[in-house]
Amino acid sequence: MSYQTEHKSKQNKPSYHHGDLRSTLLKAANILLKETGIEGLSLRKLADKVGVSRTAPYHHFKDKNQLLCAIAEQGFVRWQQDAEFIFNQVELPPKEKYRQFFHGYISYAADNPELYDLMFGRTIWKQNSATNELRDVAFPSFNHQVDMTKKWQEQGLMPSGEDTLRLSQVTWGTMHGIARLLIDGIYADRSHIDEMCDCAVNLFTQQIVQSK
Amino acid sequence: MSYQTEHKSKQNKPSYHHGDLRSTLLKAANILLKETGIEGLSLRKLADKVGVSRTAPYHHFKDKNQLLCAIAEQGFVRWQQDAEFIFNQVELPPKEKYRQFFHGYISYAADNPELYDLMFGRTIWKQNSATNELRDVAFPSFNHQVDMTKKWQEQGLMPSGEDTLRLSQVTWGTMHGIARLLIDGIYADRSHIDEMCDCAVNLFTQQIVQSK
DNA sequence: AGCATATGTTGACGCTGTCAAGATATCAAA
DNA sequence: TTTGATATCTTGACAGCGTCAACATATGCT
Repeated sequence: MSYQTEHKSKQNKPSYHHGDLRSTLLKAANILLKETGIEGLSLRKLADKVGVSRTAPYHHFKDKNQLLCAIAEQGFVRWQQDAEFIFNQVELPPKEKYRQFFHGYISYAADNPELYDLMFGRTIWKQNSATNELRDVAFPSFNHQVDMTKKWQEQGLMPSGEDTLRLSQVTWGTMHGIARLLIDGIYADRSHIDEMCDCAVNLFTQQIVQSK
Repeated sequence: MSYQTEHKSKQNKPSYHHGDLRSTLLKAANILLKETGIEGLSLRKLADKVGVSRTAPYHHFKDKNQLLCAIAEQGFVRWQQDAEFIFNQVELPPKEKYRQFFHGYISYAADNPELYDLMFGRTIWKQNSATNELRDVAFPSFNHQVDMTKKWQEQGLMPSGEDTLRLSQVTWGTMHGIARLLIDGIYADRSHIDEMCDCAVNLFTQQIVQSK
């Protein structure tokens, strides 16, 4: 089974031009990414799956890097949606909300390991090769988390003595670290991960003191 | 300037056999790794630097993977030495010792980013391709950290309510996460990193309550 | 209708890891 | 000392990769 559309024109005749190659490539790339990982994702295999020649993708992505950035971009958008869904659960007590956020982050990474590697891995960031489009999605995502941390401090959930930015960085760093240990195959066991998350949440949050 | 030894025999005549190729390769690989990163380290370039043919390394390492594992192995040994030096500073109060351990871990990663990537990155672990020799060095390194965590709990430095193993995993996860954010180029600024470390140490440690 | 532009194709280049086959040195046993 | 096994090193070859140049074809505007 192949991902290739037969890209026919409206009259159902096979057409020289694909018509929707860019989004078709992105879709196929996501599948190929899941199947074979970042290392296994090659432009040539991708073009083959889609049914175009090796160099056709170059008319839609300047680079392999630009393709990767576009995939990562989608990853950030989807995670942002997940996160906002959690943040918007009004009825939840703060600690439980933070707990869900923490577990949600790790779950997103665990469910999309290769995508997570693309979003936060050295492939893109180490070489400073992130496109502007990607930066415009990635940075606000972290800023949002800083805002939430500030709120949690004000609510007394997190220690107000620590600098908000540093605290955000550390809590994010912890989530990132656990996520990486998981997706890089250093901790295979998912149940351990859940307990680790709970342990971390305990360490970062404190009992909320009720003023009488 | 090249790394190639002229590998002459004792009589100083150039010899067909190198005589010490394995360790020469490892030494050159470490340099090449620092210079060009994991992505830039190719067996062919390596052989070229050392002055042998492309396939000569295959008589000393079955695989590129086996070479990478051997490099990572050395990395673990060196880190283990650093860590034990910190642990053995008898006069230090517990919190300061933990602080030094935390900063030491991050410094090691920052000073040897490509080596750290090899030691804890997906290149080796994700594919389950670690050699037995590597495992025999890597696993005790973490176990040692668990022992130290247990001690810190008993000393009242860290919360004794948490399971020791989970606590070790979370604190390690945090260090690993911060290290990765640093070496993957997501946080470029080293000074931020230092403040993040202090913040994390504060979160993980508590005032030691003196019994009177 | 004609021309610019977008999109797709084939050919080629240098890089990579790795296998096979042959050359040469070393070392142990006869 | 000679012989034969074994370790080590060499060249040749292959497939896969990203990407550039040159060419082909379709689309869309004037």
